[in-house]
Amino acid sequence: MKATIYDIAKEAGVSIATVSKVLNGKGKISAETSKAIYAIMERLNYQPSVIATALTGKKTYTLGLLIPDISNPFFSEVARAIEDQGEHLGYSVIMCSTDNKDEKVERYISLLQQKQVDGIIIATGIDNKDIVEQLLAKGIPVVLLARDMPLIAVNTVVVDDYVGGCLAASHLIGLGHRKLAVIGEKDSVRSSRERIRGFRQTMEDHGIALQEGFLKTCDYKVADGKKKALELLQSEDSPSAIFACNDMLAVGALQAARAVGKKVPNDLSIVSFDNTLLSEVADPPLTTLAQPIEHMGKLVVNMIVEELHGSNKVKQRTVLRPELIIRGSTAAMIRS
Amino acid sequence: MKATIYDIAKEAGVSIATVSKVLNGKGKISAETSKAIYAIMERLNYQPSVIATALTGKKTYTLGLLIPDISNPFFSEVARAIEDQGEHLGYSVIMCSTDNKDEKVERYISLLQQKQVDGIIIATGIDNKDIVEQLLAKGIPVVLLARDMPLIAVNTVVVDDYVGGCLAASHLIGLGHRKLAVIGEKDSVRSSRERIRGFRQTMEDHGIALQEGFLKTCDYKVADGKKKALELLQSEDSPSAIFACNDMLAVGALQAARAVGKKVPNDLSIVSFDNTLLSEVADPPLTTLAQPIEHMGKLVVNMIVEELHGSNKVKQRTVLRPELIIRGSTAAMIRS
DNA sequence: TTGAAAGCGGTACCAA
DNA sequence: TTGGTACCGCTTTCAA
Repeated sequence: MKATIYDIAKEAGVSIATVSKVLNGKGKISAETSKAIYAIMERLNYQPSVIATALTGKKTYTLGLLIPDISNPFFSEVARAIEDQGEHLGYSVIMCSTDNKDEKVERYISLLQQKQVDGIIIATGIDNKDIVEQLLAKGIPVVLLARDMPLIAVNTVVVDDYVGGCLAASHLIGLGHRKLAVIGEKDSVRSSRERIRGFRQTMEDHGIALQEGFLKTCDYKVADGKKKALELLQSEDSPSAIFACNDMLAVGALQAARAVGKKVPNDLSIVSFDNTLLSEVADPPLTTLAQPIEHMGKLVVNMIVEELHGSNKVKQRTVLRPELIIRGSTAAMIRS
Repeated sequence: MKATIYDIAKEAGVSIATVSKVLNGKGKISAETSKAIYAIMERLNYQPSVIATALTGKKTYTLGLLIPDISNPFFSEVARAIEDQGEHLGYSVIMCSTDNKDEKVERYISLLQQKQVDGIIIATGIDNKDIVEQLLAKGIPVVLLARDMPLIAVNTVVVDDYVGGCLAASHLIGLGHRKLAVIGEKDSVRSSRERIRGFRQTMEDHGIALQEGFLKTCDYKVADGKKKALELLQSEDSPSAIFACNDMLAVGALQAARAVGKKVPNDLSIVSFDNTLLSEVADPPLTTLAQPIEHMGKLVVNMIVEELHGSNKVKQRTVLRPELIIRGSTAAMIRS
């Protein structure tokens, strides 16, 4: 059987209260007692039960992480960053892949509450804002990551999607491209929407209009991107550059280009977003807007832990700047 | 404040014992009482505390998952499969990326025990077998996934790495290749070792010897694979085909081929292992030995849950057969 | 400096 | 069919 605080107390000839105190470094305990107790804990390989501790109203040192899909490279990289910082600060993380379904979100949130997680990191799309508000109302620390609900008073870490879109457009326009197309996620995904907005705005600032039919939206997977890119590339009047709103879509576009015999970047430039493993692995490697994934993970965990500690009462919204990483998928427009 | 069993009892004018019974469907409770209590639980939005329940010796409905790195596509896909089946059966999973370091493994395991997880799935390399044995000795359900420690009585799910290696070799030899090289993980990684053993054995069965210097081992990342592949391809006497022991290494090999101007599959065939997202995304898409990831996840969760229920006392070791998926990275040897 | 005892939110045994 | 109550392992007053 595992040793309990009672075993330690009995062995040391003291009360459990005393043991509890040395365990938490509280109250006044004589050096000898303390030392003796430590020795016994060591010898019995005592490990306090997080469960019992949590029941007395303390923390569980567990965080919930809601993401659309842990097998999506962007989110698995985010998860890793969060796990690392969590581990650093003593927290475990429970992963919850929601497939962006509100129904799964609700199930998971309810589960996390029953397990008394100390906080919840939400990096998944949520249609129903009530869900977040209810959490907040219950006083459960929540941080939004890569999702934005500006109207709600909740700590948030996002990358500046709008600026990312602008940078993508500038880059392509600077290379001489004028016929630009966009493949994004469906309109309900705010990050994608913002990227597109930035992209379009920058185009207009340069006096270029986003052509009718050159804006495609779909789900986030490779196959979706490929399908939409094919539509773009097979029309008689096809774009010379595509901005894909994430790496998976971009890879799909790459495949589409190959399928119709267009060479990237010579016949077609592609700019992507995320800078996951995929963008390095693709051929050619993707020019992409890098999200500072590691930093995001660190920040988001710090935020939630600070909120737990009760320090840092004011809600904040941190916006990180994406950085354009130029690789092989973009090239100057060849004048014909 | 969250409603507790006491609130429900008071509201219903019964004892907490009664409420507990209807909650667990135990004992004899009159239909009316039961109905009334359900109604009140509903109204008060009552959610039993997993923490409190766990403290009374019941389960936490939480599983620990030890993997080398959640951001590695193979493991993130495995994690997703495990999470899904876990959710299906009512279990959450805590992710633990170990980087294959025993020290991190031990820290995480100790943490998981303090949190009283119901079971631990180990899919990470462990040098020290004692770690697993200690767990077993404490009666904590453990299942090994994609790792093998045949001498220890522990439930295990593995893919038949040896056969995978054989299939890879057969495929290449069938295509007419004779100068075969291998890039694997370092020798301490059993799965890689077995794949290589199978590959080599099949070569020998065909009267081909694995040439000196044509076996390279390294870490598991893309850059490692690229480096080793470059060494192979830059020697004056270079192989016509490479068997890379996982998708990341294969992608590295692909990059190396490109770097030295060899076309895959015409100048060089590459067979990979895993069939993660990467193998579809690579250009050309990789011929690879598919691990039945989803099935593995399902199986491993079922096994551990069965062990929890006390059913299925006998330890079993399930070996899954990998399947050769032929894509674009392999082609018949061109006679010169 | 130490200890007794009342919780925390449930479960389960034994009575009623 | 219901209820009283002793736990589960730990924290935290309040006294001693």
